[in-house]
Amino acid sequence: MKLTTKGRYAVMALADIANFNLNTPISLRDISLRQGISLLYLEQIFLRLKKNKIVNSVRGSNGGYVLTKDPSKINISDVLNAVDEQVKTIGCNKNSKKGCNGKSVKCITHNLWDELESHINIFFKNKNISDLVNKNN
Amino acid sequence: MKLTTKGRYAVMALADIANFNLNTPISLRDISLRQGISLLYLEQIFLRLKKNKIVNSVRGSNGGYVLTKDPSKINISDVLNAVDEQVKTIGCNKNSKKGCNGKSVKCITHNLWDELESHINIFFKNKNISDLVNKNN
DNA sequence: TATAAACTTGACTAAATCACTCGGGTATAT
DNA sequence: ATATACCCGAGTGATTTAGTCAAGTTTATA
Repeated sequence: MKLTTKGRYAVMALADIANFNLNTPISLRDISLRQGISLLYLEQIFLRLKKNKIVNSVRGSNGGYVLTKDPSKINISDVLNAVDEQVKTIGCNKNSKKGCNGKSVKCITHNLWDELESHINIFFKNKNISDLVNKNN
Repeated sequence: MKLTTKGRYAVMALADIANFNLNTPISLRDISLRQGISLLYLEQIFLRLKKNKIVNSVRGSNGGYVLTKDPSKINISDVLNAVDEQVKTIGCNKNSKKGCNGKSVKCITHNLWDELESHINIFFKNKNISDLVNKNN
Protein backbone atom coordinates (compact mmCIF):
# COMPACT_ATOMS: atom_id res chain seq x y z
CA MET A 1 0.00 0.00 0.00
CA LYS A 2 1.49 3.23 -1.12
CA LEU A 3 0.40 6.73 -1.91
CA THR A 4 1.54 7.84 -5.32
CA THR A 5 3.44 11.03 -5.95
CA LYS A 6 0.47 12.62 -7.63
CA GLY A 7 -1.49 12.95 -4.43
CA ARG A 8 1.59 13.75 -2.40
CA TYR A 9 2.73 16.49 -4.74
CA ALA A 10 -0.74 17.99 -4.91
CA VAL A 11 -0.83 18.36 -1.16
CA MET A 12 2.72 19.68 -1.06
CA ALA A 13 2.05 22.26 -3.73
CA LEU A 14 -1.11 23.53 -2.08
CA ALA A 15 0.67 23.79 1.25
CA ASP A 16 3.39 25.72 -0.53
CA ILE A 17 0.85 28.20 -1.86
CA ALA A 18 -0.84 28.47 1.50
CA ASN A 19 2.50 29.15 3.12
CA PHE A 20 3.02 32.27 1.05
CA ASN A 21 -0.43 33.40 2.00
CA LEU A 22 -0.54 36.34 -0.41
CA ASN A 23 -3.28 37.42 -2.74
CA THR A 24 -0.95 37.31 -5.71
CA PRO A 25 -0.94 34.12 -7.76
CA ILE A 26 1.94 31.71 -7.30
CA SER A 27 3.53 30.25 -10.40
CA LEU A 28 4.16 26.56 -10.84
CA ARG A 29 7.75 27.42 -11.68
CA ASP A 30 8.27 28.75 -8.16
CA ILE A 31 6.59 25.77 -6.57
CA SER A 32 8.64 23.47 -8.73
CA LEU A 33 11.88 25.07 -7.58
CA ARG A 34 10.95 25.28 -3.92
CA GLN A 35 9.51 21.78 -3.60
CA GLY A 36 11.72 19.99 -6.10
CA ILE A 37 8.85 18.74 -8.24
CA SER A 38 8.94 18.54 -12.04
CA LEU A 39 7.25 21.58 -13.57
CA LEU A 40 5.53 19.59 -16.30
CA TYR A 41 4.22 17.11 -13.80
CA LEU A 42 2.90 19.95 -11.67
CA GLU A 43 1.00 21.33 -14.63
CA GLN A 44 -0.75 18.02 -15.02
CA ILE A 45 -1.67 17.99 -11.36
CA PHE A 46 -2.90 21.57 -11.30
CA LEU A 47 -5.18 21.01 -14.26
CA ARG A 48 -7.07 18.60 -12.09
CA LEU A 49 -6.98 20.82 -9.05
CA LYS A 50 -8.48 23.58 -11.14
CA LYS A 51 -11.17 21.38 -12.64
CA ASN A 52 -12.16 20.46 -9.11
CA LYS A 53 -12.22 24.10 -8.05
CA ILE A 54 -9.52 23.84 -5.46
CA VAL A 55 -7.49 26.52 -7.18
CA ASN A 56 -8.13 29.31 -9.64
CA SER A 57 -5.67 30.18 -12.35
CA VAL A 58 -4.39 33.51 -13.60
CA ARG A 59 -2.97 33.31 -17.09
CA GLY A 60 -0.25 35.34 -18.69
CA SER A 61 2.85 36.90 -17.30
CA ASN A 62 2.93 37.16 -13.50
CA GLY A 63 0.18 34.59 -13.53
CA GLY A 64 -0.10 31.47 -11.44
CA TYR A 65 -2.54 29.80 -9.11
CA VAL A 66 -4.49 30.91 -6.06
CA LEU A 67 -6.50 28.86 -3.61
CA THR A 68 -10.24 29.20 -4.04
CA LYS A 69 -10.85 29.14 -0.30
CA ASP A 70 -9.13 29.44 3.02
CA PRO A 71 -6.52 26.69 3.55
CA SER A 72 -8.40 25.56 6.64
CA LYS A 73 -11.39 24.76 4.40
CA ILE A 74 -9.45 22.55 2.03
CA ASN A 75 -9.14 19.07 3.46
CA ILE A 76 -6.77 16.41 2.23
CA SER A 77 -9.68 14.28 1.09
CA ASP A 78 -10.73 16.93 -1.41
CA VAL A 79 -7.22 17.21 -2.77
CA LEU A 80 -6.65 13.49 -3.21
CA ASN A 81 -10.01 13.03 -4.87
CA ALA A 82 -9.24 15.87 -7.25
CA VAL A 83 -6.12 14.18 -8.55
CA ASP A 84 -7.77 10.75 -8.66
CA GLU A 85 -5.72 9.34 -5.85
CA GLN A 86 -8.13 6.73 -4.65
CA VAL A 87 -7.93 5.10 -1.30
CA LYS A 88 -8.88 1.67 -2.43
CA THR A 89 -7.92 -1.09 -0.11
CA ILE A 90 -9.69 -3.85 -1.98
CA GLY A 91 -10.41 -4.98 -5.48
CA CYS A 92 -13.92 -6.20 -4.75
CA ASN A 93 -16.32 -3.35 -4.96
CA LYS A 94 -18.27 -2.13 -2.03
CA ASN A 95 -21.86 -2.10 -3.13
CA SER A 96 -22.16 -4.56 -5.94
CA LYS A 97 -24.39 -7.57 -5.57
CA LYS A 98 -21.64 -9.73 -6.95
CA GLY A 99 -18.99 -10.59 -4.44
CA CYS A 100 -15.23 -10.62 -4.45
CA ASN A 101 -13.00 -12.94 -6.45
CA GLY A 102 -15.79 -13.84 -8.81
CA LYS A 103 -17.62 -15.62 -6.02
CA SER A 104 -21.21 -14.78 -5.27
CA VAL A 105 -20.59 -13.62 -1.72
CA LYS A 106 -18.34 -11.19 0.03
CA CYS A 107 -14.91 -12.57 0.72
CA ILE A 108 -14.06 -13.38 4.30
CA THR A 109 -11.83 -10.33 4.61
CA HIS A 110 -14.16 -7.88 2.94
CA ASN A 111 -15.27 -6.09 6.09
CA LEU A 112 -11.68 -5.67 7.22
CA TRP A 113 -10.61 -3.65 4.20
CA ASP A 114 -13.83 -1.76 4.20
CA GLU A 115 -13.23 -0.71 7.76
CA LEU A 116 -9.66 0.30 7.01
CA GLU A 117 -10.84 2.39 4.10
CA SER A 118 -13.22 4.25 6.37
CA HIS A 119 -10.46 4.86 8.89
CA ILE A 120 -8.22 6.38 6.29
CA ASN A 121 -10.95 8.49 4.79
CA ILE A 122 -11.88 9.90 8.15
CA PHE A 123 -8.24 10.76 8.74
CA PHE A 124 -8.05 12.63 5.45
CA LYS A 125 -11.32 14.45 6.05
CA ASN A 126 -10.11 15.74 9.38
CA LYS A 127 -6.86 17.15 8.07
CA ASN A 128 -6.65 20.31 6.04
CA ILE A 129 -3.97 22.30 4.28
CA SER A 130 -3.75 24.87 7.04
CA ASP A 131 -2.80 22.10 9.49
CA LEU A 132 0.30 21.41 7.42
CA VAL A 133 1.38 25.01 7.16
CA ASN A 134 1.10 25.72 10.85
CA LYS A 135 2.87 22.52 11.76
CA ASN A 136 5.86 23.52 9.71
CA ASN A 137 6.48 26.96 11.20
CA MET B 1 -3.03 3.79 -2.40
CA LYS B 2 -3.96 0.20 -2.70
CA LEU B 3 -3.35 -3.05 -0.94
CA THR B 4 -2.04 -5.70 -3.27
CA THR B 5 -3.50 -9.15 -3.61
CA LYS B 6 -0.53 -10.73 -1.92
CA GLY B 7 -1.41 -9.29 1.47
CA ARG B 8 -5.12 -9.71 0.89
CA TYR B 9 -4.80 -13.35 -0.13
CA ALA B 10 -2.51 -14.09 2.78
CA VAL B 11 -5.11 -12.83 5.23
CA MET B 12 -7.90 -14.62 3.38
CA ALA B 13 -6.07 -17.91 3.38
CA LEU B 14 -5.22 -17.75 7.05
CA ALA B 15 -8.80 -16.90 7.90
CA ASP B 16 -9.83 -19.90 5.81
CA ILE B 17 -7.58 -22.18 7.83
CA ALA B 18 -8.76 -20.67 11.09
CA ASN B 19 -12.34 -21.22 10.03
CA PHE B 20 -11.83 -24.98 9.80
CA ASN B 21 -10.25 -24.91 13.18
CA LEU B 22 -9.06 -28.52 13.10
CA ASN B 23 -5.73 -29.95 14.08
CA THR B 24 -5.30 -31.54 10.69
CA PRO B 25 -3.33 -29.59 8.12
CA ILE B 26 -5.23 -27.79 5.39
CA SER B 27 -3.94 -28.13 1.85
CA LEU B 28 -3.42 -25.18 -0.42
CA ARG B 29 -5.50 -26.95 -3.02
CA ASP B 30 -8.53 -26.74 -0.74
CA ILE B 31 -7.90 -23.10 0.08
CA SER B 32 -7.43 -22.36 -3.59
CA LEU B 33 -10.79 -23.88 -4.44
CA ARG B 34 -12.71 -22.33 -1.59
CA GLN B 35 -11.29 -18.83 -1.90
CA GLY B 36 -10.78 -18.72 -5.64
CA ILE B 37 -7.06 -17.99 -5.46
CA SER B 38 -4.49 -19.44 -7.84
CA LEU B 39 -2.80 -22.48 -6.31
CA LEU B 40 0.63 -21.55 -7.59
CA TYR B 41 0.30 -18.04 -6.25
CA LEU B 42 -0.78 -19.38 -2.88
CA GLU B 43 2.35 -21.52 -2.76
CA GLN B 44 4.45 -18.42 -3.15
CA ILE B 45 2.59 -16.68 -0.39
CA PHE B 46 2.75 -19.59 2.02
CA LEU B 47 6.49 -19.93 1.61
CA ARG B 48 6.75 -16.50 3.18
CA LEU B 49 4.19 -17.21 5.84
CA LYS B 50 6.19 -20.27 6.78
CA LYS B 51 9.50 -18.46 6.84
CA ASN B 52 7.95 -15.96 9.19
CA LYS B 53 6.61 -18.75 11.42
CA ILE B 54 2.97 -17.89 10.98
CA VAL B 55 2.24 -21.39 9.70
CA ASN B 56 3.88 -24.78 9.90
CA SER B 57 3.89 -27.17 6.99
CA VAL B 58 3.25 -30.89 6.80
CA ARG B 59 4.68 -32.45 3.68
CA GLY B 60 3.47 -35.38 1.71
CA SER B 61 0.06 -36.78 1.09
CA ASN B 62 -2.64 -35.43 3.40
CA GLY B 63 -0.23 -32.66 4.20
CA GLY B 64 -0.90 -28.98 4.27
CA TYR B 65 -0.49 -26.02 6.58
CA VAL B 66 -1.42 -25.36 10.18
CA LEU B 67 -1.34 -22.13 12.13
CA THR B 68 1.52 -21.92 14.61
CA LYS B 69 -0.63 -20.17 17.18
CA ASP B 70 -4.18 -19.35 18.08
CA PRO B 71 -5.91 -17.19 15.43
CA SER B 72 -6.50 -14.51 18.06
CA LYS B 73 -2.72 -14.22 18.49
CA ILE B 74 -2.02 -13.59 14.80
CA ASN B 75 -2.62 -9.96 13.97
CA ILE B 76 -2.95 -8.56 10.48
CA SER B 77 0.26 -6.62 10.90
CA ASP B 78 2.26 -9.84 11.29
CA VAL B 79 0.69 -11.30 8.18
CA LEU B 80 1.27 -8.31 5.97
CA ASN B 81 4.86 -7.97 7.11
CA ALA B 82 5.42 -11.64 6.37
CA VAL B 83 4.44 -11.26 2.73
CA ASP B 84 6.29 -7.95 2.35
CA GLU B 85 3.17 -5.90 2.04
CA GLN B 86 4.50 -2.64 3.32
CA VAL B 87 2.35 0.18 4.46
CA LYS B 88 4.43 2.97 3.04
CA THR B 89 2.63 6.19 2.58
CA ILE B 90 5.66 8.18 1.53
CA GLY B 91 8.83 7.82 -0.47
CA CYS B 92 11.01 9.84 1.86
CA ASN B 93 12.28 7.67 4.61
CA LYS B 94 11.38 8.19 8.18
CA ASN B 95 14.60 8.38 10.07
CA SER B 96 17.23 9.44 7.60
CA LYS B 97 19.08 12.69 8.08
CA LYS B 98 18.54 13.49 4.45
CA GLY B 99 15.13 14.83 3.66
CA CYS B 100 12.52 14.14 1.06
CA ASN B 101 12.73 14.92 -2.64
CA GLY B 102 16.50 15.23 -2.50
CA LYS B 103 16.21 18.32 -0.34
CA SER B 104 18.05 18.57 2.95
CA VAL B 105 14.96 18.93 5.07
CA LYS B 106 11.71 17.11 5.58
CA CYS B 107 9.10 18.01 3.04
CA ILE B 108 6.17 20.07 4.23
CA THR B 109 3.84 17.10 4.15
CA HIS B 110 6.17 14.64 5.83
CA ASN B 111 4.44 14.60 9.19
CA LEU B 112 1.07 14.06 7.57
CA TRP B 113 2.03 10.82 5.88
CA ASP B 114 3.93 9.70 8.90
CA GLU B 115 0.87 10.16 11.02
CA LEU B 116 -1.29 8.29 8.53
CA GLU B 117 1.15 5.43 8.50
CA SER B 118 0.92 5.15 12.27
CA HIS B 119 -2.86 5.17 12.10
CA ILE B 120 -2.91 2.31 9.64
CA ASN B 121 -0.35 0.31 11.53
CA ILE B 122 -2.29 0.64 14.75
CA PHE B 123 -5.39 -0.54 12.95
CA PHE B 124 -3.59 -3.62 11.67
CA LYS B 125 -2.04 -4.38 15.05
CA ASN B 126 -5.42 -4.34 16.71
CA LYS B 127 -7.05 -6.76 14.30
CA ASN B 128 -6.38 -10.46 14.29
CA ILE B 129 -7.38 -13.46 12.25
CA SER B 130 -9.90 -14.61 14.81
CA ASP B 131 -11.76 -11.30 14.43
CA LEU B 132 -12.37 -12.11 10.78
CA VAL B 133 -13.61 -15.62 11.39
CA ASN B 134 -16.09 -14.64 14.08
CA LYS B 135 -17.37 -11.72 12.06
CA ASN B 136 -18.26 -14.02 9.19
CA ASN B 137 -20.34 -16.51 11.10
C1' DT C 1 6.95 -50.48 -3.31
C1' DA C 2 4.59 -47.65 -6.66
C1' DT C 3 2.09 -43.69 -6.91
C1' DA C 4 -0.32 -39.70 -6.10
C1' DA C 5 -0.87 -35.88 -3.13
C1' DA C 6 1.27 -32.09 -1.33
C1' DC C 7 4.96 -28.91 -0.12
C1' DT C 8 9.67 -26.32 -2.06
C1' DT C 9 12.17 -23.16 -4.85
C1' DG C 10 13.93 -20.17 -8.39
C1' DA C 11 13.08 -18.14 -12.60
C1' DC C 12 10.17 -16.13 -15.88
C1' DT C 13 6.39 -13.07 -18.04
C1' DA C 14 2.24 -10.38 -19.71
C1' DA C 15 -0.26 -6.58 -18.29
C1' DA C 16 -0.91 -2.61 -15.72
C1' DT C 17 0.55 1.43 -13.40
C1' DC C 18 3.74 5.25 -12.31
C1' DA C 19 6.15 9.20 -12.90
C1' DC C 20 7.04 11.59 -15.63
C1' DT C 21 8.19 14.08 -20.73
C1' DC C 22 6.90 16.09 -25.40
C1' DG C 23 4.89 19.10 -28.36
C1' DG C 24 2.01 21.82 -29.27
C1' DG C 25 -1.22 25.38 -28.03
C1' DT C 26 -3.54 30.24 -25.72
C1' DA C 27 -3.67 34.39 -22.68
C1' DT C 28 -1.67 38.56 -20.79
C1' DA C 29 1.68 41.96 -18.42
C1' DT C 30 5.35 44.90 -19.65
C1' DA D 1 6.73 42.15 -29.58
C1' DT D 2 7.96 39.08 -26.52
C1' DA D 3 8.55 36.60 -22.51
C1' DT D 4 6.03 34.45 -18.97
C1' DA D 5 2.76 31.37 -17.57
C1' DC D 6 -1.28 28.50 -17.94
C1' DC D 7 -3.72 24.65 -21.00
C1' DC D 8 -4.07 19.98 -22.87
C1' DG D 9 -3.62 15.45 -25.20
C1' DA D 10 -0.54 11.95 -26.15
C1' DG D 11 3.48 9.20 -25.49
C1' DT D 12 7.14 6.48 -22.93
C1' DG D 13 10.63 4.00 -20.06
C1' DA D 14 10.84 1.83 -15.74
C1' DT D 15 8.79 -0.60 -12.20
C1' DT D 16 5.41 -3.42 -10.00
C1' DT D 17 1.72 -6.79 -9.95
C1' DA D 18 -0.19 -11.00 -10.30
C1' DG D 19 0.58 -14.48 -11.50
C1' DT D 20 2.79 -19.05 -14.37
C1' DC D 21 6.43 -22.66 -15.35
C1' DA D 22 9.62 -26.11 -14.52
C1' DA D 23 11.71 -29.11 -11.72
C1' DG D 24 12.17 -30.80 -7.75
C1' DT D 25 11.45 -33.39 -2.51
C1' DT D 26 8.61 -35.63 1.01
C1' DT D 27 5.26 -38.77 2.78
C1' DA D 28 0.61 -41.48 3.24
C1' DT D 29 -1.54 -45.24 1.61
C1' DA D 30 -3.16 -48.86 -1.65
